Amino acid sequence: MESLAEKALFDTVFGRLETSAKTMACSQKAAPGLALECNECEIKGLSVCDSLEPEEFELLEQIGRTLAFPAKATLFEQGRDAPFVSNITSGALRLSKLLPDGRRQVVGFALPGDFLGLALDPTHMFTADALTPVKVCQFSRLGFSDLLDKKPRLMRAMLNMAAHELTLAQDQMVVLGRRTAEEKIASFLIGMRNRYARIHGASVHVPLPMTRLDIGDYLGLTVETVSRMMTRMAREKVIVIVPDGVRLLDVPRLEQLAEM
Amino acid sequence: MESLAEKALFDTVFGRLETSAKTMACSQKAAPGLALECNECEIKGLSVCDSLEPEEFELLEQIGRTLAFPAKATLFEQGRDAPFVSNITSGALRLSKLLPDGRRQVVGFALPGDFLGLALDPTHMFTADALTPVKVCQFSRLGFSDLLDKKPRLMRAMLNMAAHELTLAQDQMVVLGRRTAEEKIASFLIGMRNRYARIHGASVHVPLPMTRLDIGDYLGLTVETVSRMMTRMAREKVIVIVPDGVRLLDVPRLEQLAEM
DNA sequence: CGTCCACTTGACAATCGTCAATAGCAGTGG
DNA sequence: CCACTGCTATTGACGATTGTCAAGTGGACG
Repeated sequence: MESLAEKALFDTVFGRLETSAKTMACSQKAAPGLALECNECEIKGLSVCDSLEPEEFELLEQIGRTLAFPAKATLFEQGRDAPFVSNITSGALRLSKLLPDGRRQVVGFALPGDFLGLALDPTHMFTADALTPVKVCQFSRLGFSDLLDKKPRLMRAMLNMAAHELTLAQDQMVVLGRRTAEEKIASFLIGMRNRYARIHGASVHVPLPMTRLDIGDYLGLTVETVSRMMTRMAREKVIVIVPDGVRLLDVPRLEQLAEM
Repeated sequence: MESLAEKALFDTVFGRLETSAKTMACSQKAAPGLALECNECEIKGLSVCDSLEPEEFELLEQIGRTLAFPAKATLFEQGRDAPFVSNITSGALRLSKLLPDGRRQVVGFALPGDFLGLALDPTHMFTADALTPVKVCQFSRLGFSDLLDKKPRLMRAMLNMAAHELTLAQDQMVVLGRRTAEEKIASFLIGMRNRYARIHGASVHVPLPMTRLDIGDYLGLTVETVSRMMTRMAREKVIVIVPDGVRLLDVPRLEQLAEM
């Protein structure tokens, strides 16, 4: 916060939101928000915001702020009101749906550049938990929705991103419905590698910030099966299990197992 | 076709498309296209087009036409170019993805009001086959894409529909990943009932234009398991199997099995 | 009437889940 | 410093849901 005038503007935009947010899971453990600096953004080129001209960033900066969450924080919960939408700038999240009897399905892992709240739904359709410390760029849902109507290119970027997510979701249906445990693991590892490649560049080292249980709940398997398959792949020299991730030794073999 | 002038316009818009379409699966068995009459549309209120004012329909009419396909026709195939997007006005389609080894995943069934090509991808991500005779309202993809940029409300409708599809896809992930065979069947039947309710009004009679194999490929099950589960539900008086569908006897029981 | 295809049913097999025990590791506090 | 706790991961034994294979029925259609 650099001047009184700027602070006043900031409070005007966020005052009420901060207050109402106090009762919500999303702010339980969040560090206080800071004003945006889109020109310094770490994920320029990956996010929907990139569809705006640099001179339009101030529109975003007026309705957005950055927030930081520690690992294990819950950003929001399935079924709760969704006053905000968020753009992830760093860290990793688990997005999951819970059945009444406790069974869980992880519907995705969100990485930098991913957008939470594409649907602009007034309530959250899944729970979002931080797997690592996370930074997000957060906007009031209604403010962002208004901005979409003023900036068709931003709306187009949202449509493209929603369509891309839909395509990924349909690919994941194939994995869940028609692949064996071994193929599921392979396609998960290849998928994670490809996603990190967009962010950090290609590498055979794939960080896995989620637990085996999370992976199982993503692939429709149990922890034990995930563990057994990964151990087997390591025994067969297809991967090496390292702290916090894996190293891919035989990428062609994995791609063959995962192929669509 | 009502006048020479109109015919000339029609040919201008579709001449090249018809020609190039001759080599494509989508026109193999299609009846010749007719100009649109949006005001007579059977699915007004259900489709994205409804976001336009009636006086804007002529814009759609200029770039669209209606087409009819017989049952079992392939509208388009996974991997092929996608020169058109389509709005379904009647009938039912199976949308499926094929693995190299022949395993198949049905990613959805399309009903009147559904839009094919939400992603505006230049190639098709899945195959679409007619389960019944089908009528669609078809637009050139690029023409439709241009129209989106001119009509933000239409783009907003597309975004909403894409977001809704994404939510459904995530719900289906839960079904595929974390539900038993019996629960899968129940949630499929309840889902179909709800979708028909939007179109024809609520009813305990649920038409099933797809085969047991299609249902299995949608739910990640084999034909045999689908058949066994449906027979069992019929034996337990939860449903009655009738020609071309089922009648739901114990909806509360089904909803309990299907509950999210 | 015969063929084809969808559906059903049964017997058996296997993948994957369940249950249980143990190891490893990080954080906590005496 | 080390015991203690709790969580994650691994591994084994066993079991069950679901898949595989096979046979047979019935309806649609030529």
